[in-house]
Order: sequence, then C-alpha cells, then structure tokens
Amino acid sequence: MTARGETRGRLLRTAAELFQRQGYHGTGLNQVLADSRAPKGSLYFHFPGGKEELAAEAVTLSGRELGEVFAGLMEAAPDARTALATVGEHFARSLEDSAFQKGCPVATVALEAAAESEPIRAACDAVYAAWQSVFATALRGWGVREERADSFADTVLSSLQGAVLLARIRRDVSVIHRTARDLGDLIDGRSPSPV
Amino acid sequence: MTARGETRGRLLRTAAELFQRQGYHGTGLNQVLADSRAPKGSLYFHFPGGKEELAAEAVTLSGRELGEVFAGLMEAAPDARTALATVGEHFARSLEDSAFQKGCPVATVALEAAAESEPIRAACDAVYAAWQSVFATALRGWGVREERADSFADTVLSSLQGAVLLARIRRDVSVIHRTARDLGDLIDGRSPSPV
DNA sequence: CCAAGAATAGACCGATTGGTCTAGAGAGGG
DNA sequence: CCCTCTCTAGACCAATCGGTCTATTCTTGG
Repeated sequence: MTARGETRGRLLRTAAELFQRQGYHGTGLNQVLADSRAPKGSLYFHFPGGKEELAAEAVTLSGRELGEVFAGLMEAAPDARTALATVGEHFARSLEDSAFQKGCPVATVALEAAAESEPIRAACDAVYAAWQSVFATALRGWGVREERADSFADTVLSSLQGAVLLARIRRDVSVIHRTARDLGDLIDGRSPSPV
Repeated sequence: MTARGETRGRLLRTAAELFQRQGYHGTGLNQVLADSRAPKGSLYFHFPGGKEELAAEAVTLSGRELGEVFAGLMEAAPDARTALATVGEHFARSLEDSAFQKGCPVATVALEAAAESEPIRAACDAVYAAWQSVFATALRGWGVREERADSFADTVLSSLQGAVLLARIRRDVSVIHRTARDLGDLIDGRSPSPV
C-alpha cells in the first residue's frame, strides 16, 4: 500500500506549503493532517518533537530545494546582472502564480518563531547561510574580489528578502525587478543605469 | 480616575509591542489584556473589529512613530551614506537591546496576516509607502536625480528590511551595517569601498 | 506461518483561542 | 438631583489548539 516513509514525506510537503503561505502560528496541525490525509498518530510517530520539529524540517526542506534552484540559475547566467534578474524573476513568478501568498518559504516562519524556538531559528539560519554561500561562490566566479564576495552575497540576500517581502505586501512585483537591477549596478561598480 | 481614551491607548501600545515581538497569531488577546490591565469589554468597545482592527491600528501607530524617527535622522544627516548608517544603527540597537526580539514592527505581522486580512495588509502597505516617501525626499535633497529617487528609496527600504530580518535570525547585526554601507556605495555611484 | 516491529488510525485531553453578552460603575449635562 | 451615555468588568461560549494514548493494521525477517 503506502511505501515506507511516504506519509512522512507527504506531511513535510504539506507543512512546508502551509507554513510558507500562512506562517507557523497561523497553521494548525489539524489542517496539516487533513491536507496530508494522515492521522495524528503518524505525525507524532515521524516527528516526536511535534510541531516544532515538523516546522524545522519543513523549512530545511524548502530551503534546500530553493537553494538548488538558485545554484542552477547562477550557473546558467553569464554575469551577475543577469543572474540577479533571473532570481528576481523566480520570486516574482512564485508570488504572482500564488496570488501573492507564496513569497519566501523561510522568512515568515523565521520572524515568527526565531525568538521562541531555537531549533526553528537554527534551521532558518542554516538555510540562509547556504543561500549566502551559493551567491558568494557565484560572485567570485564573476570576478568579484575574493574578500568582498561574502559581504556582497549578504547584501544580495538581504535586498532580495526585503524586496520579496515588500512585493508581497504591495501585491506588485516591480520592486523585485528594480532591486535586482540596482544590485547589478552595485556589483558592476558603475553608476546606476539611467531609467 | 482613568482619563478618556487612556485605556484605548494602553491597549494599542501593548498590542504594538507584543505583535512586534511575537507576531500576529503568536499573540493572544488575553495576553494583550493582561499586560494592559484592561478587561475584555474595553477591548471590544474601543476596537469593535476585534483583533484584526487592533492589529491594523497597532501597526499604523508603530509605523508612524518609526517613520518620524527616520525623518529626523534623515534631516540630521549630511549625506546619504551617513543617513543610512544611522538608520542601520537604529535598527541594530533595537535588536540588541531586546535580545533580538524587536526587529521591524511591521514585517512579521505583514508576512503573517497580509494574505488573510485586507485591513492589516492595507495598514502595512501604508506604513511602507510612508517610509519610502521619507527616504525618497531625503535622497532628492542629497542630489539624487529626480526620476531615480523613488526607485532608490524602494531599494533602500528593501535592503534594510531584509538586513534586519537576517540580523534577527542570525543574532548578529553586522549584516545591517554592511548592507547600509553597500547602499551608500550604490547611491554615491562609486565602486564599492575597499574593506 | 508467525512473531515482532513499523506505522496507521483516531478518540480523547486540558488549555487556550477570539468573541459575545449582561451588568454596573462613573462622569457630565440638564 | 438624576438621567444618559461612555466605558469598565468579567463570566461565559463554542471552536480550536497542540499533544497523549491505546488499539489496530500492515510489513517483514526468521
């Protein structure tokens, strides 16, 4: 019937999706259970730590997947400007395709739960660290000075996170594209491109 | 005894503080009531719309106050670089003074509730629009080309929001300072300053 | 073929949630 | 003085919360 570990995976997927849309406290376990078509016993069998453990793993999962998307986009892009535009486009499409419900899969849970749950905070921290590393590696490949790559990658990560947040609230993705372009200007070290 | 409207104001203050620290769904009305030393009847008398109306007004309040702080800092700073450093310093101190519990008073509630409550979304939207306007005005005063000021102000707002988010998760404010410096570089239109 | 462990299934729990409702205290104008 | 309106006070409600527990159904190795 159900393959080993399938229920566990389905719970994780459902949880990741719901946490991304509704946040940590805004998502009830009963909803996760119903959407996963799993009984409560299975949840606490696979995640003895309860909601907290489920959230930490869900964030880790979506973070790893999105990180792999980033890495792929970085590899395919010829330069920083193009890469940032592509990443911005990815977030913009995710927002628009979900009626502005799905922004960053980490940010909401991070802000909500980081103060009260160390495991969740650590999971979010690890995801952001991995993303930053992807950006830093790519920037080095495009000739950014070694000692500046990490710092720049942080700025890229910050700006994108903020832009996705703003876009979600405004229900308008244009801020993402403009921010991505400004980041390109910054990394190229040239004066901002005229509009 | 209690002056007119005093209870209402106390409820708003308490709510703003708790929502900033714990988010919308993470904060129960009973806690707001207890911290405000107000009975439930008063809450629903002053805020017939319940929790939703309370949150919208609380976000508006803290947003306006922080916006005034921004305006003051902009006015006092001689140039964009200095101003951004000062704003970053303000957020950094808020985080450190609160054991990384108090980041942006809007972002958490915005991400949590924007999708499910239009009044709250609109309130957050208005706060961000006001902040953006403060930055844009200041940038124009520092010689940024008129048609670029609004767009730059958006990038500044995005980057700061993201940096404060990252700093809170990492429990390390350095990303705020570095992002503020990079923003200064961008606006000055010069190559990034060597480390 | 059967015993043992893995996993499912859901009833059940106390606590808490946001919200409603009735009663009465307090103050100000007539 | 007293009536009226504002506001306080908190009991009460159904619904939902995250979590525990026991019973049962699979699956698999011996």
